[in-house]
Amino acid sequence: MDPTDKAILAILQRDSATPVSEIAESVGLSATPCWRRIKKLEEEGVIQRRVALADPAALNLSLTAIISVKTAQHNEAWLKRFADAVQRIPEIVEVHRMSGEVDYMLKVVVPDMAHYDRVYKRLIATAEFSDFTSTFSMEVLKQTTELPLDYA
Amino acid sequence: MDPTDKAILAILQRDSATPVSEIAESVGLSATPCWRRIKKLEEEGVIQRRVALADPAALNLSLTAIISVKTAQHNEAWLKRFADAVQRIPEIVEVHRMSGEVDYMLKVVVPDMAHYDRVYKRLIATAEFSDFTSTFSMEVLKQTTELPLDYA
DNA sequence: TCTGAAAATAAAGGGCT
DNA sequence: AGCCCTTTATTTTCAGA
Repeated sequence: MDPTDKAILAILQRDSATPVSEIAESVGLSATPCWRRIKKLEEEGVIQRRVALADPAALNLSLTAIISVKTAQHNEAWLKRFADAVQRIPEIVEVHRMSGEVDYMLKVVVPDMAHYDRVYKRLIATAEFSDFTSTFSMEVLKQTTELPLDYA
Repeated sequence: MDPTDKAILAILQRDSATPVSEIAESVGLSATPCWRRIKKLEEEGVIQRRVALADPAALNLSLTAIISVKTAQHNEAWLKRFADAVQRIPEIVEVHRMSGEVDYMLKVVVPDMAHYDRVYKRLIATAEFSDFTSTFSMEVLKQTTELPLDYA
């Protein structure tokens, strides 16, 4: 990717409220071409969206759980039920189908253990698991939406 | 939290580029009080920041690894080395200190296995681990920065 | 593709209910 | 708290090099 585009993207990944004029100055352009590059990045989908990041603690979401599960049945119907369920449960913020021992990993944010248990019950009510293990985050050392631009 | 503030936050979590006038209309306010509520949410830190989310695929970051590690030494010096290292490595996007069996879990985004291996080598060069296991995401079923507002 | 300026739109603030 | 109205800033478009 063009180095100027990368520089623009780096700024927007940190703070998408930065005025175009300020970004332009940073990357050594005037506002118009800088603005056009940003538009292009959005059209191409390199920039997917602009969002506000909320503070989990302020929203009473102090407990983060990482769940590893194995499915009881490897078939289409099970997957559909599972995929639909995780979409519908807002406390589930991330789900991956994994290689190796476990089939899926989930990240869940909730106020406390009692609420975690409710999400757990909701999950096992929807789809059958042959294994279900969870661990909890005691402390967040790093958490960022900034992706490395070195390979683009 | 005030229901109107929640409604505003819900919109901004989805799309922080939404004009204040439009948000105001959605929540049944005029622009000024809506704008003031947004400012307040920012000042209070409920809204931490506004960012642009980039497409990992477009940045050549197709491989996501979840790493579980155990530390060889439970002491201050080890932790400092480890914490510093993960901050410096941009491919590491998330790090938690965990309860239970493993000590830390990391999320890493890279172009491919070769690059994953470079991050691995960089990590083990910095701090000693008694255990280091990684699994890889085959497919992302859900991934969102939107936090549930039901508990706030 | 850039610059520079103009036009359109949105954000920020003042004064009042 | 909220609304209306004004000012300021920012975004977006346009003419020209």
